[in-house]
Amino acid sequence: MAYTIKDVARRAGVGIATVSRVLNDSPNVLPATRARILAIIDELGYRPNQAARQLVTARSHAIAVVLPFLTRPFFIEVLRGIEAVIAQSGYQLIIFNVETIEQREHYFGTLPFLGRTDGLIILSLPLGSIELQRLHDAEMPAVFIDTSAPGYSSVEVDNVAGAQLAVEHLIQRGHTRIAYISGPLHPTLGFPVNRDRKQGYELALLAHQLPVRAEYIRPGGDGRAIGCATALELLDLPEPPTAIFTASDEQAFGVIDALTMRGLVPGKDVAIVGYDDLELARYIGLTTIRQPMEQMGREGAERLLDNLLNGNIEPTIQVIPVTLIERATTSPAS
Amino acid sequence: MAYTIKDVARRAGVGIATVSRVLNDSPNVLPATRARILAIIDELGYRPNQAARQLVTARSHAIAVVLPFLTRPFFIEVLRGIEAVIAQSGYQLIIFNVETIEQREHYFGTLPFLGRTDGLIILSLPLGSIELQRLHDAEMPAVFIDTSAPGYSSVEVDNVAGAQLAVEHLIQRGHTRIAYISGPLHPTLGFPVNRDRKQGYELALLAHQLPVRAEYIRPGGDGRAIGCATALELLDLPEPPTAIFTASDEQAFGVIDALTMRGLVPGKDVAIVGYDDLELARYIGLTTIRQPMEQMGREGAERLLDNLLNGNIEPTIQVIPVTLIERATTSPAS
DNA sequence: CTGAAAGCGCTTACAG
DNA sequence: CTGAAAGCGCTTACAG
Repeated sequence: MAYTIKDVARRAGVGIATVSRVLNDSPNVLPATRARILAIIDELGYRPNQAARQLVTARSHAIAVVLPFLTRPFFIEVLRGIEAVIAQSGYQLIIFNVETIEQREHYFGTLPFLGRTDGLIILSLPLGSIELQRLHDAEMPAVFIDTSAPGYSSVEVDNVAGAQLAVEHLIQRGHTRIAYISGPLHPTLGFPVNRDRKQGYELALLAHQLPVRAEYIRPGGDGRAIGCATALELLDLPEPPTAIFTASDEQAFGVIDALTMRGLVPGKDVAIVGYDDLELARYIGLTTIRQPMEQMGREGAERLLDNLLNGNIEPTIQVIPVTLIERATTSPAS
Repeated sequence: MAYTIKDVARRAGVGIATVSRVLNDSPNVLPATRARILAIIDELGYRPNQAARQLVTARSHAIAVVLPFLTRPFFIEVLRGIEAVIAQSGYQLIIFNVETIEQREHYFGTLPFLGRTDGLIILSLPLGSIELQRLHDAEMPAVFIDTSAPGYSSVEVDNVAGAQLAVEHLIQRGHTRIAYISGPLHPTLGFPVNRDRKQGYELALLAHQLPVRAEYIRPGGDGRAIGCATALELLDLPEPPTAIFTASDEQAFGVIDALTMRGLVPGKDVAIVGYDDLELARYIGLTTIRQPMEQMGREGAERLLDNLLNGNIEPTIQVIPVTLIERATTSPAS
């Protein structure tokens, strides 16, 4: 049986209120009293019961993060940024991983973090208006990362501009037949970024009077294998593209696999631009759009803490710039 | 202001005890009463205060997992297995990421999960005897994955046997000059698996009357870049090895980088065996020892739930077998 | 089957 | 600077 505040008070010969004051760093305690109480706390190894504290303060000192596909590098990198900031703040981080539509519905339908966490970070997942209303009614501070919602702070990158950057780069390399392999566009588990990137792709083409060809736009799925399969389809087209822009590095790796299978050389026969700048992209020599993933996580977590700690509830929309990283898959020489 | 059990009781014209019984699925409630109360709970959107529940039941329905290096694929894969099982059980998962020795000391020194979680999963990190005693005194159910501790259940793979498997395979391919690139052997942040794998490496050599050469054993660090640098050192030896066994796939990828830099062909000029079987290993054609990472996470989580839900406190030591996956980096033809 | 009451372990005015 | 008391919102014997 663990010790309670009463045990400490009794041994120190004081009331529990005084022990509580010491616990909470209240200044109104005589140094001598404080020292005596601290000594007893230490001797007993006393720890305040968190549930009791939570009950009376109505604070859990925990933050929930809802994120999809825990194992995908992009989400993990963002999570790492979140974790670093949250851990340092003394808050604890509860994770809710979404891998299926059912889980998604469950989490946003029942809001299981309500009453267990002080705040919420939602990563990449878009909320429907009913879900958003429910979240709003629950009065839980929340921040969105890599997605956004009216009335809430968000941290995003400019995906339209990122895609434009990628496609402009290919156009400058002389390409006119440029394909786009998108991520999944599922209405609830699909991520809004894919729509924005498609828009950027189209805008760049239009800006250079290049046609937007339906057969060059492929709504693939996430992952390397699907990127490979989709690229093979594109290569089998009567008039195959000479450049492929993908919505993720993982898909781009798959495109490279496909080229290799066909005996084609990436960057020479077909140019490729990815999106994310995963660690592997550097090794493989993939030209890509770099998103500051860990930074996105950090900024989002800081926004939430700013709300929780400083009462700063004004929603802010932060857009972090992306950068084009040129590598071998769009090498000009070849 | 959120509703409380009193609000529900008042509107239903019952006592709060009856509402509590409905909340906790107690059978001793008249169906009609139950229906009326449920209707009001639904109408109000009432949710029981978790802190109050925790206080009186002394259960948090949360589990903490302490893991190192949140972004490394091995730990993420195990975490995913843990998360899947925990989420399904209705428990919440709190993560403590350890990236520095200071964080490690902090977590195992102050045990911040005490009183906030019902159980603990420790991944890959070895505990010192003082830390272990402290954990034991705290009476917190715990399970160790990819590491172990006396008095606690653990889920591990047989790392000695795994390394033997790898080295035997190289010996059968005719190699006699076989190097081993280990993971870091830091006493607290180093992982015990590296020691076991080194032992397996040595046992396999000895079993075939091959010498254990000190210059062939390299205590590298984790990660691809270090694997590459270490491999370059080995290749520069007066009598370089013809085969390299690494303690992780990531290091093996670095070895491949090194060979490529020297114009050598993996599997032809120098054979390589990794450890982990990451997704990328298949694409790169790396022969490796497969560890069932997600399964390890699942089994560990199930062990903990078995303790929490069924009161099964008998420590069990589970050793999951590993398998050799043959690929191009030890291809016999070349 | 149901309710009044005690109690979980804290924090926080209130009084001194 | 300190203590007694109220109260946070539940669960759980106890009595009926």
